Amino acid sequence: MKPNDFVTVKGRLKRINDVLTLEYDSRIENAPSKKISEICNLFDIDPNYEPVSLAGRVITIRDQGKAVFAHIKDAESKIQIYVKIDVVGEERFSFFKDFVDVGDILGVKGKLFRTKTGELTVEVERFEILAKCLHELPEKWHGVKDPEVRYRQRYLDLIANPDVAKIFIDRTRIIQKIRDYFNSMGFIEVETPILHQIASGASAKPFITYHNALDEQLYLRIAPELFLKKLVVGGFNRVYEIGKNFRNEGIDIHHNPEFTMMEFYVAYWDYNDLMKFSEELFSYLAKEIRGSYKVKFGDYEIDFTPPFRKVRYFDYLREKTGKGKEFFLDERKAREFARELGINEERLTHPKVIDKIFDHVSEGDFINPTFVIDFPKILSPLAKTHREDSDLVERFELFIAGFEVSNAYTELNDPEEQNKRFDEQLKERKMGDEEAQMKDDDFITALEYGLPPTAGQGIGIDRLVMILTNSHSIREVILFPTLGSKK
RNA sequence: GGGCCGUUAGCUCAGUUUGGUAGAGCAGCUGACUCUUAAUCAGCGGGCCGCAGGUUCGAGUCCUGCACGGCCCA
Repeated sequence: MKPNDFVTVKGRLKRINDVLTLEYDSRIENAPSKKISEICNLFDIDPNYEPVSLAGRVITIRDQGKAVFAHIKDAESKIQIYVKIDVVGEERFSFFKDFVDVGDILGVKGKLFRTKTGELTVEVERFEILAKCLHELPEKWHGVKDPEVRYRQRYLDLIANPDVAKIFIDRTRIIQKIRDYFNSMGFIEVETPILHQIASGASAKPFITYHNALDEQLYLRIAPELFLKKLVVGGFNRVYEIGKNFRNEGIDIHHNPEFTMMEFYVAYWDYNDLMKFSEELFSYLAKEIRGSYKVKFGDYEIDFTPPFRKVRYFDYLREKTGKGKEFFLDERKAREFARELGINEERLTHPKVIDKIFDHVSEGDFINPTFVIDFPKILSPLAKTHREDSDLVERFELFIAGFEVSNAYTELNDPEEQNKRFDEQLKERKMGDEEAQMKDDDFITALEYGLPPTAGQGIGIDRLVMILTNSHSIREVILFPTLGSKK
């Protein structure tokens, strides 16, 4: 708290201590039973609706002398209140003028009416200060814009910027609809460990932590994948999890160190089934949340009308570079080509070089939902070999608005081959790739018991919410994004 | 990791080019006003100019470093 804040705080506190003690401790006698938006709707149905009790934060006060107008708000809506001296009485009226500040949580009881300009208003009969605001609120017209304040004190952002509150309400709606969708299809929602002995299931650097009683180093999970596939082995043929993953990497508009991932697995499906399913799911969500298959995102209009565009990984590279699969699978040629593109490939492994080249040439493409399919096997240690080409796997990534939103494949369920793929990852690791996957023998054992043919998919929930709420940074859809500590 | 930009009143921002007493609007405080709604009118207060050094008679302004944040690149 800065010195000047303290003057305000002290001033308001003193007044409370001198006069307001009882009021501050009191409970509202008629607790608000409805949200402000619900009360507005009630009046439309029945203009003679009986006296209402409601509560909210005071955001404006317009003093008229012997009457005061104010607005109070909750997360979604606001309503005007009208406090008149000849309704509440002289004593309470002067109490209101003396002690109710912008920012306070106020409980009111009264009748609904419309002003001459038609605004729905509560004519206040009784009011109580339910909580005191000791600070001045951000400015009513511009709100709070400083991104640091908005993220560190998100409550101020939510109070001052209604559009922001809307994004987070939409986020909840999106996740709710996803759950409903999967539950109605017979999926089981599960929770698997976040503390992992082995960080696997994705190519990423883990956070390391320590368990004292076990005397053992643990990792925060980078993906729930291996645990979920163990559950399919156990007979949970349709299973999903929504939860946080943690990756010890940089922060930018598409990355937060902790982020929300959904993963789901379906026995007896392959990646073609997942593509069809994804088209249905994503177009459904666009329609439910934005009311149309066509969704505005910045300058783009993203068209979710199925079917989505499909591009094969190496076909796309050939189209963009004139070079084919054999060229890129030749490490020396791939590296040389990467250098020509200005990519610093020295510290990258061969698979990463190919990946970088793909990112480089696809920059700005894939605005409408696009499946990039049939990835190189060396980039995909957990995916099943492609049925027509042993250099590839049956995998797709779904790009929307130019960035990856989802990743999926037909699962590798051959324990022997999985074991080999892990060994190849270990080699990459030894060559300095900290993101190469760790070998998980328990997972191999699970595969030895028999994983049915299965397809699995991950959806980056934060990124999906970005697109469906027209938000252009992941921090705009995470309530408290990761920030450095304020010294 | 690299480059660029930002950090001034509770909030939103001027002021930095060209060094010379710190500015506005909103918010706050005092007063007036019984249909206002960015209410209006009259008056008043409010600043470690991100932090630490340096140059200078003198630094919000110029230089160096650091912190936090934003954008772009890797």
